Amino acid sequence: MPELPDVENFRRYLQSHALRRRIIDIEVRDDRILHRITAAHLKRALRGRSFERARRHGKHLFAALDDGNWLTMHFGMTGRLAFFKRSEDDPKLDRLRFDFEDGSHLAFVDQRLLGEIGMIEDPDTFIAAEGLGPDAIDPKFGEAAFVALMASRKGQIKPALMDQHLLAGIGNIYSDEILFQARLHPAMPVPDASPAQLKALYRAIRNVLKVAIDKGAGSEELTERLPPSYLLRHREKGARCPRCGGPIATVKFSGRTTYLCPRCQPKP
DNA sequence: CTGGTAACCTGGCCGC
DNA sequence: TGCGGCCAGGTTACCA
Repeated sequence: MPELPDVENFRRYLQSHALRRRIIDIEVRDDRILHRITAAHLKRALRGRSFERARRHGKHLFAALDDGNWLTMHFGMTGRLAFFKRSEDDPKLDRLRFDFEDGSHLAFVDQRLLGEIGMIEDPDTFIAAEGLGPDAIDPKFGEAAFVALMASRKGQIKPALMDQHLLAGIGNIYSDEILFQARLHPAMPVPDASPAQLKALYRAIRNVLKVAIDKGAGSEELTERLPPSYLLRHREKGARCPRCGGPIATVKFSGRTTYLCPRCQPKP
């Protein structure tokens, strides 16, 4: 689930539920979720602290503590946050839980354990060290910057969109939606895209990600809230294209299932 | 540089 | 009811 829109909504969720509550304990229920930190170190760093604000870059979420350090979260394929007050509401696949002084809790839920939690001193340093590209909806990342970024790319368009080192935040699901909206075939070589197609692609990136955030990405109800014109609502076997009514095709693309409309997104 | 593949993991779902 | 097989929204090391 967690691509940029989902993580943005997790950020807002953390921001509205978990700020300025004093952390009294941390329960690490599976330490495979920890990244370059031990449970003991994490507890020492967090006990008595509180979250002050949250920011996001691509698929990474950063929570600032009141001592200036930051918690990093990456959600892998199945991660999410759950805030709750009654212990019986603790989700089944809770892997790590923050317990607040007022009796409420925030859980990091992650079925497949591909998510990661760590501690850093500064998000900008972390982003640079990881070599992440610009955030896909950063207001400062304009159309000209996008065109310049793609000018250096020789390969196919879908792997380019999903390359976090080029552009941060887009994964398998949203790259399909973006390419469908921009009417581009995922295997189109980037250098073959016309200036108009690149403009359309840039607009589709912004628009799709923002609509997904607005409609509640990260929650169960997202799909039904999206416009009927979205491919995401038809991401299943035997579906028809919402534009032309033709059959939706699936292709394996670098090991991942890709959905597309062969009529609306013709092979270049 | 690009892209395919396997590996890391668990669990839900489908079909027999 | 049980069980095998398949699939899943990410990342990365390694190999053509």
